[in-house]
Amino acid sequence: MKSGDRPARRATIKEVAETAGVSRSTASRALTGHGYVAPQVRDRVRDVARSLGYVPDATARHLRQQASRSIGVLVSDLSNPFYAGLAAGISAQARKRQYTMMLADDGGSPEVEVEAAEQFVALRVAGVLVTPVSAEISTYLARQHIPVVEVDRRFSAGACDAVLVDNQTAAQSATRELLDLGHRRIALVIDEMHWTTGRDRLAGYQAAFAAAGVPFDDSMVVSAGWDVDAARIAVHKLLGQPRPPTAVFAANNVLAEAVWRAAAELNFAIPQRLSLVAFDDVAWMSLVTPGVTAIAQDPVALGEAAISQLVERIQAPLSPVRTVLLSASLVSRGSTAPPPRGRR
Amino acid sequence: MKSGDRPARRATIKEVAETAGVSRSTASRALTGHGYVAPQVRDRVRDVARSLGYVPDATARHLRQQASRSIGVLVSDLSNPFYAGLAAGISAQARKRQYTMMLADDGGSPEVEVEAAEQFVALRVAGVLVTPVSAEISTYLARQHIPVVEVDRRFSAGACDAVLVDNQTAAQSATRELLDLGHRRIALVIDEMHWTTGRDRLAGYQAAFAAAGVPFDDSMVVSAGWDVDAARIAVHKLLGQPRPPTAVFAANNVLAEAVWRAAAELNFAIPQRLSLVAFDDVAWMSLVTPGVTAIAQDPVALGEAAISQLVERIQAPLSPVRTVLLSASLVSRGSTAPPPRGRR
DNA sequence: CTGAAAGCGCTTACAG
DNA sequence: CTGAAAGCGCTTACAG
Repeated sequence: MKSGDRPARRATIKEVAETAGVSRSTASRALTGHGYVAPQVRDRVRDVARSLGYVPDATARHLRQQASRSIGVLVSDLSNPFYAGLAAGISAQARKRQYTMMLADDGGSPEVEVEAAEQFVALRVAGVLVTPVSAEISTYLARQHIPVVEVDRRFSAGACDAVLVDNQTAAQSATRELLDLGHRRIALVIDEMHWTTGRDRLAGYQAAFAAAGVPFDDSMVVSAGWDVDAARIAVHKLLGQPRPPTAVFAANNVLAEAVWRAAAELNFAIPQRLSLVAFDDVAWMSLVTPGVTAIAQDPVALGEAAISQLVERIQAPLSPVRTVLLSASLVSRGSTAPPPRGRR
Repeated sequence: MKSGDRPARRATIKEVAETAGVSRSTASRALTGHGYVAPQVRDRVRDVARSLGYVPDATARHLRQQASRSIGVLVSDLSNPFYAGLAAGISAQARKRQYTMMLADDGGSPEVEVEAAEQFVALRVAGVLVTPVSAEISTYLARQHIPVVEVDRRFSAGACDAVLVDNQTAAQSATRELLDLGHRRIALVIDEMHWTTGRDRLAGYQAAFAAAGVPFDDSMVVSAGWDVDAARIAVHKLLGQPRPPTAVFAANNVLAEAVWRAAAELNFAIPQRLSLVAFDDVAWMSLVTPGVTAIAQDPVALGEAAISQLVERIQAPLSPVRTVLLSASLVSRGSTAPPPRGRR
């Protein structure tokens, strides 16, 4: 070994102890700060550790302590700014609380989701945050005694903690905005209606009609799936009808993009010929002209609340199950207007 | 314990072995598939494991084997679609290769970056992927004998692997596009010029002027930092000059957003009064009108190449250092036009 | 083909 | 105040 070379293997506490002339027990106490060590010994051990570039093996520590400082995070699509923002919020808060984040993107697949959860179990994470795409995930993790918090969507109501957005209230206020402008043919473009997000947004939409005493038309609800291009085609069909809607409520940012593109392609000027409100405010909505009126969810705050709930759960496994509901507010821009004359 | 309840603690290989009536050694061999086990014994052990919901502790396994199956990933800003796409690509490829991803967002801070790297070392990851914000990170990891690949930016040329975009060539072609249209007062709005990304994009911009035999004007290069709002103010100043540029080359997606907003605020119609080309194509650029002509980097492919390089490095620690250069192509949309008459 | 033993790198009661 | 010993959950030469 040339001088200046580092040893090929990483220093262990054994080497630190030997170099400092103490036992591993003492070295451990000096390094962790738990238990008694003579001050001079402590300093000596720490100096040696520093000079050897010693970094304690967290996995060995966790194995011994039977407790880990990492959490698993499972989202549906990192390329979607909503999930990316969520991950950003979680990451920042995890760091503040000294947790490490294991992240997996399941691409919306239940199979991949379960696979990733198994990896998290194998790595003995302290807890898991998941935007679930199936009910299995939470029951599986619960059976493995891993604390889990469902985020954004809820599959196992009452069985585990959840941090959600108040989808129904927000959707109702967005729909009311359009009703108040005089729209009657208001389409809801939505991905699906079985998950809590879809179900509650639909419920809010319907509640707004009921509250306004306006009957509503089933054919105005179109289930457009998850793919932008497939959704664009569905919107083409919707706008191509003999009596197309005068307004559209797009239930998420991907669907809003599909509506935006389809409207441009079919020359439906927004807002003159078509009003648009989106659920989930993302960057492009304030860059286009007119800006898109949207419900802002604050994914970063959602992520922070989720971590906070998970940490509480880790610390108090038996405390009552909790659901946290975050409100979302409507950001008005220029994409809505009264319906064109004679078209309401 | 009520019947149907699971034991509070998770099953270990010891319990699997005892229940199956074999030794831990045999149980291990049966479960991992390494070493000889009688077929019937193997099946029995596996059945028991399944029925106990046994999930081997990966941390204990790695401790014993002195090898891990997780990689650390360190990016600058998950809320930026470029880094989010990068993380998405890495995540997908990591899964395919049976690696788990530990992700940290350093928010562009060198201190946080080093902190996160220390956590990765403590968790004994098999390797690290980083979009570096300082030179320390790679040398630190190298000293700890952790394979590292610098992604997107390079700080330690030649000292560790890197997977980069050919910034200079792409920037040159973008600038040439504007020169060919007849622009002479072409501003470069850039974050900084010390990192490889900034330096190479500047070099490409200058090379285009040189190749066209057009002298270029230092005052057209504005260093606008990382913040959208600060950048917007810088662009306000740029466009407010007596002889403002007729075209802007924005060196990343955040700066392009700043230019877009500033142009709207100052009524610089794009492309009639101001042409715009962006480095880094993100979603909003194809949604606005006119669409923004941009250099498409494909962050997902970048992430995939990075993982692939890291895995090779893990498998062959001593093979020669490699730099992978990905090309990026210009996507023409509607944001460029010849300069206004008499304004070139 | 199987099992006893050692050991990965830690921490922590416990004895002195 | 310190150190020897045990043990977290695994895997793997090695002896039989």
